[in-house]
Amino acid sequence: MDAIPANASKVVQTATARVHDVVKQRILNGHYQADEYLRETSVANELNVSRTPVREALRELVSEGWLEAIPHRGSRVVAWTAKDAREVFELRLVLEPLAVRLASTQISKPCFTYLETLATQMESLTEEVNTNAESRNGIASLNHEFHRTLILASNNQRLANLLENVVRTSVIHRNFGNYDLANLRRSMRHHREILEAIAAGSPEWAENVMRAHLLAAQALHVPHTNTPSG
Amino acid sequence: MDAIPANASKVVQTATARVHDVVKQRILNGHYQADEYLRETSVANELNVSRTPVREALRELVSEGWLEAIPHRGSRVVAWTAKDAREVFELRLVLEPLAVRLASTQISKPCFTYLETLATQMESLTEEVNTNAESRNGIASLNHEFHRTLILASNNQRLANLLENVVRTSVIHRNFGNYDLANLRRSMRHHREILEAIAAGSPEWAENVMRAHLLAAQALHVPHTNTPSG
DNA sequence: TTAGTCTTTTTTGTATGCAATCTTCGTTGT
DNA sequence: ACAACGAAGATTGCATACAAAAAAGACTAA
Repeated sequence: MDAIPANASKVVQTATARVHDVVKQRILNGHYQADEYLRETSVANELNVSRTPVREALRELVSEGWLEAIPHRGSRVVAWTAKDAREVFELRLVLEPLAVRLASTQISKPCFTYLETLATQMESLTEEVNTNAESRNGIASLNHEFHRTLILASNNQRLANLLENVVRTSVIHRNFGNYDLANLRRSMRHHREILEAIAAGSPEWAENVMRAHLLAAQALHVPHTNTPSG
Repeated sequence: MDAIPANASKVVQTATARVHDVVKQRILNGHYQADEYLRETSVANELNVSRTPVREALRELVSEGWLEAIPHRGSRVVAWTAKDAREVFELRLVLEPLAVRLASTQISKPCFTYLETLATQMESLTEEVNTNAESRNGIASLNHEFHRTLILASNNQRLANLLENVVRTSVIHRNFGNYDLANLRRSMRHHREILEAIAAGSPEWAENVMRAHLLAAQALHVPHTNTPSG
């Protein structure tokens, strides 16, 4: 709940931090594309700073996995392959259930209430999905907030950091575009069931619903039709 | 197996890379202690470079979790608390079994043979533990290599990176000092059993032995005597 | 035409100087 | 005595200049 950014008191951020945020945003929204080299002087000119803070920001983004650096050649946006998607999913499938299990035993009352609010809002938007064009975007951002809140409630800062980096890198390619109403409703039902499991004091239940939740989502992105017949 | 460092071809590394390695080493061996501030000019003078490469190296180490940076105040070595130990262990307990499970299905023959060699060498050293003073150190480094090799065989680069960072930060405080011969033998038996499970084509078996392996190690560091009686 | 080599240009890597900020410590007023 | 204030010193943040390396292009020779 009370997730206070480390530098909340200080409104002024350093130039390096600004460059870091702007470049990350531009990678996310596609302004910088895969395999594109980021020239230090170009970025510096665009943002009206010198090369020094740009270099420092790029180095951070390399450590976080957004860029890859080749000595004496520069930094470029990492390309997203099928192998990357697989790797991230394998990790999410163990890390996020872990987060839910841990959160189950130590979540605070207000945090739980907040999750219920998010779930309710998402359920409302789900029923509007055929009439409201913006519905899917709303669900996507509420969904992200739901998962993020749950992860923070795990009381494991490293786990939260890992998931933040891992999931954010993949979020570029993820939305609710290929969810029909039935799939959306199941997804919402999962959220609600996770909360029920937590309320019932069963970490294992919560953990397994989360796994089902992720696997159901995966199945939509990688269809593997296997309709039993006969 | 064929784990080639990214810059193996280039013998010359940049000053930044050198500073990075040296400072990391000094954190590991205790030359820089917990909560100690690293002054950019001091480090620069000690290593005969200017502040620029030092700043860049420190920023990388911050991203990797070795240091923490406070704007306009500097970077200091992160202190290791009981909570940190708990967080890392929670992560290891899901990540390393995952690595073994993945490795089980796709490990190469030479890689498997290499693991058997390592296991054999460790078993030999184990029986010398009461006569050879250097035995424990040898086991520790072979053990690290065993786990590292297994993780790389998972064919999930992100997972390998995560574990490298997560485990390395905790390795400062870990050795085989409090293992008696019985515990050492069980640990060796675990290694061997993991290989047997892989050879038998059972990822679940391998995965669960790894979990037992980690939990047994944990029990030694956090004794929780609960001898059943009556 | 093409492979190879030298030159030019571009880009990254490092050093240094100065500005901004924080810390320390002495001073003053109550 | 002690809190508030302020100046001096220390330290990080940023800009700029130059060096080193790599890439691109031009020229030559086969």
